Amino acid sequence: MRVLLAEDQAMVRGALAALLALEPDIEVLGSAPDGEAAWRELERLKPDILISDIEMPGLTGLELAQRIQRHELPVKVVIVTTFARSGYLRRALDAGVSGYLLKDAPAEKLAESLRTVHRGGRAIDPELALEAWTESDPLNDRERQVLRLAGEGKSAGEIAQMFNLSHGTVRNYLSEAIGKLGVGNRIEAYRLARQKGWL
Amino acid sequence: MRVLLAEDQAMVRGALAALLALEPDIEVLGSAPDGEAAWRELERLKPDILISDIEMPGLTGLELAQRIQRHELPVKVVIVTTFARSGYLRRALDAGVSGYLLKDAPAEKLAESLRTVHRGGRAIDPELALEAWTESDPLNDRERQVLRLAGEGKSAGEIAQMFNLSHGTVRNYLSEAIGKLGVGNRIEAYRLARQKGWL
DNA sequence: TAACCCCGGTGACGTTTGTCAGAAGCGATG
DNA sequence: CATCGCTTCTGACAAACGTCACCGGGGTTA
Repeated sequence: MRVLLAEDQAMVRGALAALLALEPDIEVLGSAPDGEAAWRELERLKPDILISDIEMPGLTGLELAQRIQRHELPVKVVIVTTFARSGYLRRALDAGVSGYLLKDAPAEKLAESLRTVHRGGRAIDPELALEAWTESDPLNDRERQVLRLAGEGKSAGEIAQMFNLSHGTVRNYLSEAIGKLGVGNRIEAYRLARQKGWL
Repeated sequence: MRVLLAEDQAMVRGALAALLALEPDIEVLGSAPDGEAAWRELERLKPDILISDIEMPGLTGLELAQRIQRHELPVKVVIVTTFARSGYLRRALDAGVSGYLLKDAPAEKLAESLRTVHRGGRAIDPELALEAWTESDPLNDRERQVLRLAGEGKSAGEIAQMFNLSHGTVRNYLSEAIGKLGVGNRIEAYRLARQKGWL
């Protein structure tokens, strides 16, 4: 089983490579520190499986998975991430990934899941899979955009300028988002949406 | 060289252990998923060096280092963390740690740093060390407490109740913090302070 | 064509936020 | 004792925020 590793933190990248190198049936062809580099390495090394983090500079793991799906590359994707966010899993599944593991899972789980995927199966964190079914993102595009900026401390006026909207409209969107998420203000709305992986 | 590993993410913990196991002069005695567990293992295993993450459930790596310092345990501490926050490094140094590495650093750096520390030296991320000298936390205790809650979406009134203050006083503290940090509102203040490791 | 929804905008209202100047209480320092 | 510094409080003001009801211009859809 020939694998490629995409992970931005060099130390974690090296450590995972060391971990996989212990398995006799797994060969680590190489590794990449971001999505773009991984994309190039995919062409060159033709691995069976790509193991990818999500949050990486430039191209994220989710975007990389989407690109692989569009180009119909013959490589399975296994996401390995810190984030137990149902929105992330949902997007990953839409992008056709074969696995979604949390870094909280025991180390042995990784090699095990790779074997499952290599046999044609799927390896999805079970708890998260459940949550992803029940909870879906209630926000529309505008609300998402506006909430993202509001969460960075931008005022309604500033956001309005960026999108060529009136500041009243921006406040309406924020009010909508706050209502949909059942919270009390923009900060809580931002935090909740972020935690769910909806931003 | 006998080391103990404290890191909450099981997969990363296992991977780091695999990485260190490759080094002939390093022996991984065990590992712990949080600060309290690490503290117990320290007593039992008497390692030369403790490798610890910072953000762990319950007792953090920084608190663990402080406790080790207070009890004058004969173990060197090396922090390995995601966070390039000068405030974290500062607190770590105050707690007498021998090393502070970022997970962004190459994997080889870890073993290398452990050897340096074992010889009695220090291994501190150089860029961060510089920043820690120049930038120091301008916030006082009240400002920190208040800002932390404000950043979670609490209103001035709610915060006031929690600390038995008037809501005007809370707003004054927030205004102070915003001014000291040179930003425009509580959200930006929270984000900046958090990024610097001052919360 | 009429009915409907979606997007964006308006205006008004009360609340919260951020700023500022000032002042009372209090322990420490001289 | 006087003075300083620190914490907390007050009141006032403008700005930003959150909510609501409502309006107008497209696009579907019936």
